[in-house]
Amino acid sequence: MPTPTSTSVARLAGVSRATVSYVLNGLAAGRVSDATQEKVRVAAEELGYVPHAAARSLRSGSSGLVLIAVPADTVPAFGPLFTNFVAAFQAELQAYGYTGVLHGASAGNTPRDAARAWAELRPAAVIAMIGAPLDEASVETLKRSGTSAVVSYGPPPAPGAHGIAMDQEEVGAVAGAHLLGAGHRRIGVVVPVEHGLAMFSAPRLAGVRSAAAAYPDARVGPVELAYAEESAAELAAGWRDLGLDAVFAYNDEYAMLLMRALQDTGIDVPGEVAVVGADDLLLGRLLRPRLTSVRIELPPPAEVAALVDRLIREPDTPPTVHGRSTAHIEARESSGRQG
Amino acid sequence: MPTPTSTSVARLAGVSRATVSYVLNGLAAGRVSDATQEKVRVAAEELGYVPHAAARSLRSGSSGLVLIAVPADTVPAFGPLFTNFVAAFQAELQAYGYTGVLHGASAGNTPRDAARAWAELRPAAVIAMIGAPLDEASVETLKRSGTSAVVSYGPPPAPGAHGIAMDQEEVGAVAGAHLLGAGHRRIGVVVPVEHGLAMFSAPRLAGVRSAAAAYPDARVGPVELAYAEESAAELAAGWRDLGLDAVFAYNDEYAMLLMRALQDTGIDVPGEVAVVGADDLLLGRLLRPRLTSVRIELPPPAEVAALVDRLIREPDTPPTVHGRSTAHIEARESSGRQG
DNA sequence: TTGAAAGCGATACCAC
DNA sequence: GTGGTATCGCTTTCAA
Repeated sequence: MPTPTSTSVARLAGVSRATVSYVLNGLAAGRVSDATQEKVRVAAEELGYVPHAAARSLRSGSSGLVLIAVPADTVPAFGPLFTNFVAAFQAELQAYGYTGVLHGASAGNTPRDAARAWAELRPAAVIAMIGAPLDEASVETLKRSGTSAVVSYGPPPAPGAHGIAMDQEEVGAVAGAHLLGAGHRRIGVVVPVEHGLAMFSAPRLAGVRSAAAAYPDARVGPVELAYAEESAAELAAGWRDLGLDAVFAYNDEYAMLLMRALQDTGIDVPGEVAVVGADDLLLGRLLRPRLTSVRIELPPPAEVAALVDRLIREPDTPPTVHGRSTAHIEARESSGRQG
Repeated sequence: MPTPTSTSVARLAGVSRATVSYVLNGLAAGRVSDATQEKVRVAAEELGYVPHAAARSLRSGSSGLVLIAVPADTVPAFGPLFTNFVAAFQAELQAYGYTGVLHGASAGNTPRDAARAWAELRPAAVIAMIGAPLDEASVETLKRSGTSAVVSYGPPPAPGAHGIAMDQEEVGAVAGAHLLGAGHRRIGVVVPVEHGLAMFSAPRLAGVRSAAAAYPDARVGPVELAYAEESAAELAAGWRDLGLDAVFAYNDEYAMLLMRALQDTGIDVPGEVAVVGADDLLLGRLLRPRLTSVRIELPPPAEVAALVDRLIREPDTPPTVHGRSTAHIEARESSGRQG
């Protein structure tokens, strides 16, 4: 049995395709009699007719697709913050009548290839999540192929794209300010060796450095760590040689890993070294000492969806940065508030 | 400047649209002269031409789209196991020439609506991840609209769909067997109150029950818990009244939460109560006592992608269950192996 | 070696 | 109230 089309519905209902289109799109008021409308609906139902999105978008000139572009290989490292955002964002988009779809740009691909793949789908908008490959040429490709809104979620927006700042530097700055304010001067910043996280870790390190600029006697340096117990144990074993009195551990997971390894080596937290994570995970509060963490507040999905909708309808809005995330310290025991 | 089409490329190159199509699709060998080919390529490049996927799929009859359907509201609760799978799976699909795309079925939608939304895209295949709404009618809708392969990733496959078993019951059974084998007879099973997790938690509870069937003196009952410290504290406060000597805590995160609350209440783990989680997260090993966990082995992404490819090319393969996950206990200190 | 043209499915203007 | 038909962008057969 072939796939039902508007033609088969028309045939079964004994009307023309035009009539079918009017009825099924709710444009039949005053054009088509109630009886005919009913016939059409019954026929569509009976055949299990579902309109063909490709055909419609070909005709109408736009697809209603909003592509949420993510770098496939780093998604797992994003954690609940990211996943929650995406879930809510998709729901919001649907409310606006768009179809939100997650598209992973696979590792090996150049920004150029990725942009081409996205452009082929003629999306109304592309939201490049942080880490997704998006350069000036990509933006140009997308725009030329009719994408109304290109939004980069995370700094810095490529030339021509709108931006929603997710200020990783501020995360580092907040952590740094907290530690420096508590009197720490030799600060290590954990830099995960895991692929794809450099986009986050580099600005976070820079943020700590900028906070330290105000303290002439402060030293800030990177500390490599892999997300595995052995790596943490190794790092902890040589810890005292590093001469650090505080560490900003990239995020809560790395912080927990490191803190445990330090404790197992007999290094007191926070006595000998203060530890700060980021993301404010629930699990971090379960450790003893409780983990101090930088809580990151993202622009809410609803706001981003509204922005996207606006940009789609006003495609000529000049590219700017539209919102920004904020970061706050949640001071707990691991950074000195002795518990 | 309008979006470039194959017509504009043809015009610029001074050839026909047919020639453009041949050249750009690599079907020009022996049909089009090298000089002409070059002209076409240059023209396409200059205009920044990107083919229109909708038009192509309309003409060719199929879209190369593989829809990975997820229940938007529960994704956050899935954790790295799920996210890793999806990332790798998408990469695999791309290698086969498909475009893998994640589509969240928003909370309020009926299975019927969701299926319609998917069917409009005319995907070559739909992979319904566990928790995605997929019933017999949905499968029928998809099939009628030309989807070759409908695969349900998680039990039970809806009638008409292929299945890849992710046996949640076995997870419970393995946990149960471990605890029973260690002599525990009054076993609590944590059931998250969070929406959307019932799909997992119910069969896990059933699995523990079935393991307990072999022990006439064993008692198994559900214990409700929300993913928040207050909920855990509340549960811990009334814990002794429950008279349990072991608990299977749904997954590692809930296990960690509960274990901490129990310890804070002065209840010894594993002395007074044994705790078992699931998913074998790295973080679970950081607690003291180390968390015993059920490690779940999913069918590898490459295998699933190969299956999908086969089903797309042989659409008439009768629906069956194609692979299954396995579960193994990772016994650590929290369930009695005193550390 | 190249081009004309049919047709994929849906929409919406214009005529009846 | 209803239907004919041009059109969106692309592929592919057939003819030149």
